[in-house]
Amino acid sequence: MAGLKGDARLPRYQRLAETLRQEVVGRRWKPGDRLPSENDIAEIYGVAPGTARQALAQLVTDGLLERAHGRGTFVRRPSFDSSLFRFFRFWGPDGVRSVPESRILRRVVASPPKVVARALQIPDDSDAINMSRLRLIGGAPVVAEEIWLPMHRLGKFLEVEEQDIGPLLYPVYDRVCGEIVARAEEALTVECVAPETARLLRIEVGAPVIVIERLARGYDDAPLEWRRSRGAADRFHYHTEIR
Amino acid sequence: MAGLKGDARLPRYQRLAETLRQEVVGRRWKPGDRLPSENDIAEIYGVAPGTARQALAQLVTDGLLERAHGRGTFVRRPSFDSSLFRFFRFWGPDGVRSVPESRILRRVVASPPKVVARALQIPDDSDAINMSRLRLIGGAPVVAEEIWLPMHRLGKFLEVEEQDIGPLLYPVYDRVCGEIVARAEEALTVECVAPETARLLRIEVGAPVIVIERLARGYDDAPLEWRRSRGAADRFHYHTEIR
DNA sequence: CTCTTACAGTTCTATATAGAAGTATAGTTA
DNA sequence: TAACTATACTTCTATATAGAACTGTAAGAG
Repeated sequence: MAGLKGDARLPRYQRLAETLRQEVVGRRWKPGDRLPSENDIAEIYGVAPGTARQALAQLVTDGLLERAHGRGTFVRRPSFDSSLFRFFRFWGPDGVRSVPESRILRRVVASPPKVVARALQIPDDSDAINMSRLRLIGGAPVVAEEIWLPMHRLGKFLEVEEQDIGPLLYPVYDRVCGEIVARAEEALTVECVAPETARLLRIEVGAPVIVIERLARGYDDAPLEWRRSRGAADRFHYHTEIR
Repeated sequence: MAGLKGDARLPRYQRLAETLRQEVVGRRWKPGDRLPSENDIAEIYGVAPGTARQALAQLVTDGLLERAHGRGTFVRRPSFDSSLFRFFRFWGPDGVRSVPESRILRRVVASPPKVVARALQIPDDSDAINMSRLRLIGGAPVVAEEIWLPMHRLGKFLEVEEQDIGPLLYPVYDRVCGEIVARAEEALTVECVAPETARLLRIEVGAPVIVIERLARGYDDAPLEWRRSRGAADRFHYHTEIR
């Protein structure tokens, strides 16, 4: 029987949930893996089946796990890389939604600005990977991106050949560096576009653009990527429900 | 013992949740009211306590109810009227967050545009209440609003004296018309501001503005209010977390 | 009057158990 | 081979029960 982590004054189902979360953080269970059955978990950790169930339910609402009736409980595969769709109307020449292609304009090692270093929780004067990308649909530029990665966790990303980098970066981080992006925070603002970006996006200087600053984190909450994306405001739309 | 609503093939806890929801929709239980205890509910509706508990938990995650350890279960009092704060940085002259004041510019009965009629689910040529408002902080205009209300549910709103209308409209709808706004959908876009609105907001013509279109609904999902708010984009900020 | 204590009522935690319902696989039958 | 059947395994639903933890109120002590 395995032990439960966390403060012993907390409810058992919370301690069990925390224990299971650590298994995922520690990569003993990886995205897509199936966990033991709820009865097995109950026995392994020495709790009642109902308690195990309660812990699993919490991890499902937290977005860490997925359950399927009759099939099992699985570590959820995070897949929000193309979350640009939540903010922009993109359609290809054929009118179909498609992931924008990617053209890498620059990939170097440099010292990040203070805000970025702060966000990535690295010293102000330390090095980081800096990348500039253009996202296109049917050859037309739609979003310009500036990306910063911390060396100590994603340093190997430099060794990847450019043709091996697809439009989605997070699978590359996983494959090459073993780092999984589990969640992210995004902040939206509006700017009047600077000349340099205007040229990239082929819009008029001073036209409004949406700026999305995203900080991506791993299962352990450590910052993995800082990203700033800019896209023409006239393609912006966002829909939400409140209660 | 009361009966459970809904399809008999559905799980009991779902049917119980639906039954309880109807009690709220039918205004038998109003916001702030305390429900019977979970044991009482179990007995009243003829289910096991655990099943009642499961139904209540669902309604809590749906945002309909609130539970407090040792105190009871309550109908949640929806209060998102000043959700403008989710999108704009507002601060008073004193630097403190405050609900913007309201100046009503117009309140008439008119025939709404097609989009609005569609959203409110009323015939294209029918009448509705139309209102134009300016929201200010410390006397400075920050948001311009255009509002449409369906006559058949909020007609009495016309009879309210203007000085009795505060900056928050939803409490007035409740007090005067007995209609409670339970949830809303919001859509955000960006525009270059038209001359008329620019003058109201005291910004340059053509400056970018955020446009928020909100459709507010009651517990029964019926549309209660359509609202379009415009505010200067340089005060816009939005923060969200994804996983 | 003020503070403490006891108590009733509530939600929350935890256990134990049984069967329904869905899924995948191995085996059987046509 | 193709379709069906049996079976084992999974999650899901439902019940029953006991006590912990928390809240508000009433009774009692000083």
